[in-house]
Amino acid sequence: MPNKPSPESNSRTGATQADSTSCAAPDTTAEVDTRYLQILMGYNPRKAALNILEVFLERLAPYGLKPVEFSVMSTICHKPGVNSRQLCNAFDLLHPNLVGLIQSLESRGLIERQPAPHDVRAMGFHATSKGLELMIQAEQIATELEMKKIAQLTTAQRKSLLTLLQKIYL
Amino acid sequence: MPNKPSPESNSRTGATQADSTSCAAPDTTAEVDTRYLQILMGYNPRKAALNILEVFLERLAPYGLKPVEFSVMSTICHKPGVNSRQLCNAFDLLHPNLVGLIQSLESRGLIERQPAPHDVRAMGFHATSKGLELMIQAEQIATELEMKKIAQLTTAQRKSLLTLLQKIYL
DNA sequence: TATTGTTATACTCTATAACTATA
DNA sequence: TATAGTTATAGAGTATAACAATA
Repeated sequence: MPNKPSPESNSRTGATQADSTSCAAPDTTAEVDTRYLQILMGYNPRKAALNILEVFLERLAPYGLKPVEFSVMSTICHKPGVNSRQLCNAFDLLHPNLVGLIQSLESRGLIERQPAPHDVRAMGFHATSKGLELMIQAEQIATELEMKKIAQLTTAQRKSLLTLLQKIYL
Repeated sequence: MPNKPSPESNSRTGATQADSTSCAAPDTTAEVDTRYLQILMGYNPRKAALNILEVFLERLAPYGLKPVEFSVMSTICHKPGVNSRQLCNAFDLLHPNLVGLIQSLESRGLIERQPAPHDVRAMGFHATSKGLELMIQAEQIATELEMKKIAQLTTAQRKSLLTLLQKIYL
């Protein structure tokens, strides 16, 4: 439950007059205490994701791969022939927004589109050799930086974290 | 050059090469196996955050509060007199983007701006009684839905999850 | 000179409607 | 009728530059 930042505040939801006890001149340079928000599960995964994606973005910028592009490219490499609907389902994308992404990857020579054997409408995506080479490096970078990021965690803690997170959204 | 992205191309990153072994007619209706991405820490917090924020958004829509607005309102309630710089630091917002948010909350009668006692430039934000009443309900809703979301976790697991997440981004 | 708040603006991301061609 | 892909477009969210008033 949302609770109070200060010991003597009132009983309900923590929407209270806090911090007005000590000083006549409040320290406006101080960081805000957001502890009462840190108990919220939604707040923490978001902060963790933002923190990691920030590093991800700058480390993979030389490869011209944004996070979603990385995920899509990785999937195409690991599952040749995958189509757009599958990619949209896997990564919570909308079809119209995937189009430009695919066209971009194709124009960069990283993937090719081949009509599916059993359905002329569907196009299967395949990585080119250039795309594969890029992803081999990119996946290594991604793994390294995540390793570094979670270096403070033991193997057991890391496994535990993943298990707990997946319990929430699976 | 039209390449079969070869199964043996990637040995790293836990890339489990599945699926390309069995069928001549690939099942295009099947969900894509993204297990190889699930070892990445950045992927999981993002999915968890998206999943929780989705429910958050629809449950708090009747109160007209988006996730960031909720966080800002909550902070203003818990720390009366907080200024814009503190809010920006706390929630990774940029000043120009906070302006419209604050103006919106003010025009809805949820907060008031009062000049800070020791600095005429700075404006301290204070919740109105209407704003406080709204947040008492909103925080309760938020807590309930998060409780429901993590009901599968024991208290110990929940505490563990938060500790591990905060180790990553703190 | 540095800081607080603000406007204007642009760019990215996400969302909806509608069209085509195939099944 | 339903599905795969596409286009156009609108709306959030996020980013930088520049300015005024004050410290």
